[in-house]
Amino acid sequence: MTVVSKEPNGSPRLADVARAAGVSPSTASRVLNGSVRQVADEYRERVLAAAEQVGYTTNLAAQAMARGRYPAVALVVGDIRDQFFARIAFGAMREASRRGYILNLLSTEGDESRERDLVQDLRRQRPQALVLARKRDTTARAGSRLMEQLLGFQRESGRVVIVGEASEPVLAIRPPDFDGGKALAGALLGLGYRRFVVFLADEAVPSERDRLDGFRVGLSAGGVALPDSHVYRAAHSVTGGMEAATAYLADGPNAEIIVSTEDVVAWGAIHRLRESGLVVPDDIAVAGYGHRLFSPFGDEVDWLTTIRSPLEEMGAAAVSAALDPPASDIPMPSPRIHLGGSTPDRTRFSDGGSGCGR
Amino acid sequence: MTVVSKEPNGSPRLADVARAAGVSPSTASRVLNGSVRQVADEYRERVLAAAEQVGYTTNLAAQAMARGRYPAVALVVGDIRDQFFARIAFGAMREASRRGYILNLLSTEGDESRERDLVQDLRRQRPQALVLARKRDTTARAGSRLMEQLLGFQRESGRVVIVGEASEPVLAIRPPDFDGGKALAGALLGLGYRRFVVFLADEAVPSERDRLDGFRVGLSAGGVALPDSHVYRAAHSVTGGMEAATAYLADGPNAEIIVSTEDVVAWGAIHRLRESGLVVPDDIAVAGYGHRLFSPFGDEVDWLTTIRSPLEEMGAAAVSAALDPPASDIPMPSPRIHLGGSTPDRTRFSDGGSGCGR
DNA sequence: GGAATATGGGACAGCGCTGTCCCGCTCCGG
DNA sequence: CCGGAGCGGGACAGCGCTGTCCCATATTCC
Repeated sequence: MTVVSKEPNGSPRLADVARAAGVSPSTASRVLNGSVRQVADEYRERVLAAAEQVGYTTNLAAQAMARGRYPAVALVVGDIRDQFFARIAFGAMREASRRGYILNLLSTEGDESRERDLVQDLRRQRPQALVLARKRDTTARAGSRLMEQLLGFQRESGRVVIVGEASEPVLAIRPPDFDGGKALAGALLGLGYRRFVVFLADEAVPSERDRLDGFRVGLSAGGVALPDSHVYRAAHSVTGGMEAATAYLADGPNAEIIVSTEDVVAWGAIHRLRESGLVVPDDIAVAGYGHRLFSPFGDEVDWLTTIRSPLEEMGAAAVSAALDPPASDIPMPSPRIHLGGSTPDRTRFSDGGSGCGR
Repeated sequence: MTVVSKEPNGSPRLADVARAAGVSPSTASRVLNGSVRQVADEYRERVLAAAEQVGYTTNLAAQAMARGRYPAVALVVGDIRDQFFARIAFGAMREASRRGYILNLLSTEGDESRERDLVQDLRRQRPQALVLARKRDTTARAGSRLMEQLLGFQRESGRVVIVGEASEPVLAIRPPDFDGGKALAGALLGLGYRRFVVFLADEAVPSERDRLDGFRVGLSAGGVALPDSHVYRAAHSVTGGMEAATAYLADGPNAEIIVSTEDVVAWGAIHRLRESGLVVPDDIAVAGYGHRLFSPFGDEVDWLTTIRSPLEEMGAAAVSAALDPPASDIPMPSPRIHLGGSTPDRTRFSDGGSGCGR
């Protein structure tokens, strides 16, 4: 076994492979890193064997410089610990990797005004595309400097796609929350519910309002109205759900079902209702929205009726759209309804909490 | 405004800045990208102004090649949607960014045998360090090829650190689960509890066993024994908690408190207990472990007594250790105990579910 | 059978940047 | 007033790779 020379940092170079295989670097490059050009089988095998033997891996930075592009897409999210962003990141990562791209993930760590700095930092890597995921439009906070950065990036490097709310003149992918709300209304009407109360989490977030709006439209399609007095504002947390439930109970319960725009809020509400002696879902049913309260392992929230937003799909779609500009609108899968024991069918003879607990 | 020439992909180059400033590329480089050398103020300002004017951003790939190193650290996690990994990634990202490094995140998407391929892919980027986060030792599944990759990386590029279980001969950072279990036992003994039942989630995961072992040790330090018959196996899910609670109830309740090695399991247990008519925590108290059931927003799990593993800190520590080899052991913050309404103080006159619901 | 064409290996410049080397200028001490 | 040291700008090679160009050989066609 011959001693091969190395990159300064230690990795064998293409030239080492070429020497070991007795071919030119050009040929080695064509075999190992792809090219239009053909290479005779004999040479090809020699190169592959040599590469294996010296343990060659392409130096991506060098390749990027020679080729003039770096096969990466950048993703800026809020807080990666938040399921909303995690699911988007998951889908984006999967799609990027499917296409042979690297996914560079950056987190604003909740401070949305950092978006601008992160984008500036990211540009140094010359990614092919840039995806920003947000829960609300941050233009006001991040200011016009962010816009400059985004436009600069689009001019020089690649496409920018925003998942969520954007006032910037870039492609935006919005979650189908209106549709989800509407679908949920239809499903619940189908189960026989007629008297609704809504717990609206975090009114400032457009998605939440969309869910409510869609829900209202879905209800009125079934001839049911939802007066404002039946909408309770809640903080976006378990505690928020508990508090809203307390307020609701104080008003004197008269609804058949509480529909929350967030699963966590629904969970808090259930908690509080049970504390007050009500049997959920027999005395009052509950539905949520999001299907992202728990970790992604299987059946955990089966019991709670909820809507699963296609967040992974949105992340993947954003990467796709950023890499090859869609000719027309981006088709987005509809939110999926999950019916669980928390909303028993009122059109049948109910056996109580069916599907609950086993 | 003069037309500046551009990189093929469009970004202005250092040479463009130099020309605009009327200096040499060397000088521009020294000003913009750092160097030991001094630059006279007049030149410095001219360069900075020119850079601003043409909108220069360093081409990281080119810089990496010239400098011989790429300022990145790679992180391989299981499923980023899992809070366990998300919190580690969060800490790692923050630490990397604090040090001016890029964090390249890859996910095995649950298929741990992919670790090997991912590591191979990552090596092409020539990161300075490599961090693998796992819940269990995957050597058996990923095989010796992974080990080869890791050792190859350590030989050629940088250090490898594993967060979690590792049989590879690399630095490993283990979560302080034993300590956490022990601390929890101490705290609960202090609150006056004496009759315990444990719900052990996912027995195959070493962390879970550590929690149990630590808990046992903590109990026996207080003179309390935990017979095996008081340990219920549970699937790691809400449903798993419900099922374990069902089994426990069938055995005839006699414990003062159920301690679960996972928050989700605790939550499922609470659910089931309440369904069966028991009042939690008056009839029976519940404690969990993990403090990572919900999203990271504030107070959401305040009610549930639990242990918060320092996962962010572990991620950060892994990056630190990977970048500058620690002289000695890595100090790891202790798990933090959070006491909530689910475990009222039995040594005082209790007012029932204090702290619960408001 | 000879010319035109196809095939595929190799030489080489250059991607954008930095570290080293060189050199001219200024400043200072003897 | 001269020599030496210090300061700081600029030239230049080269990081590892690829795309283009060149050319030798094989193949095809009239």
